[in-house]
Amino acid sequence: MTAASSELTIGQVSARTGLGVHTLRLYEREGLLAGEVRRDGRGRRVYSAWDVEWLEYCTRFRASGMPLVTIRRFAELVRQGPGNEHIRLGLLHEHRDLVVERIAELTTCLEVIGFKIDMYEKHLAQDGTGDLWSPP
Amino acid sequence: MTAASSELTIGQVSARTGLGVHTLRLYEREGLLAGEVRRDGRGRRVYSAWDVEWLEYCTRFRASGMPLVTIRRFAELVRQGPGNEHIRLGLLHEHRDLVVERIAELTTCLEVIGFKIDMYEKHLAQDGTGDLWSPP
DNA sequence: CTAGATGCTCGACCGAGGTCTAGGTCAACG
DNA sequence: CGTTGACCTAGACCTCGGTCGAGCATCTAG
Repeated sequence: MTAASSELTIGQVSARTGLGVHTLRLYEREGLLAGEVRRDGRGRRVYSAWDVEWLEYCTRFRASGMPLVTIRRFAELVRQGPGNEHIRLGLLHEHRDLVVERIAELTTCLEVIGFKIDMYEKHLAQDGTGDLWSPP
Repeated sequence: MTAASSELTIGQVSARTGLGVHTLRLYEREGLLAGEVRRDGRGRRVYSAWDVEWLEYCTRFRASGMPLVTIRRFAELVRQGPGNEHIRLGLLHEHRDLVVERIAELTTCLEVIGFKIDMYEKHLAQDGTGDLWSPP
């Protein structure tokens, strides 16, 4: 058992983030990582707890539909260090707006689907004729 | 001006659904259309109002993340005619559950993003040191 | 008659985001 | 000592859902 903290291999990070080593390397190649990933004597990646935290935010960004290229822009800003916080904030705001919009869209879809479900349920309940889909 | 109803060309359907003629042909090839698309004397597709309604549902399904292959399964059931309504209903239920789940996921992401936004806003407000991202 | 829309088929191409393979290095275990 | 397992790189490959282009037919307007 190695020191369970702060000096992680790619495998450990994969286990913690659920991201898969291939994906982690891809993310690094694509510039999504805000901190430089160090290497040990043998050229192996060494991740810090900070990297893992960052990656956890990344997965949230991904899960909410942020494309890799946007995460990269964000990562670049963070890498540049203090002074551009208002830009980062703007980026986050933009993304939040998109997510809100997306939720609204899904909610609308949900209503439409629910409407159709109701139709089918009524149809099946009274085993009669409803205004449901049938090939014309 | 042709009869503005029920006998539509692919261009008109494209305009009504916002789907693009290439996409409409793709959908047909992929078996997403529940009604057979007829052809006129010259081999041109003829869509009915029913087809358009179906396509409108399809765009809702797509917008809520249903993959083409699932829409195809649904379309096949509809094409088979009455008798399988419970299967269709099951399919709709399943999809609705997925959408609900997706909304929940997005909502969680929204909270995380909001949390980070708060951090940046506080940081920028007091122009001091916050617990925000900076390369370690 | 000719040009411009609009339609057709078939097949290539694209971007996003992974995912996998081949071939190699290294350290530890039995 | 050999093998196992984790890691490395470079690059191929895959799915999904479109999107586009070439080459052709047909209708309509000027």
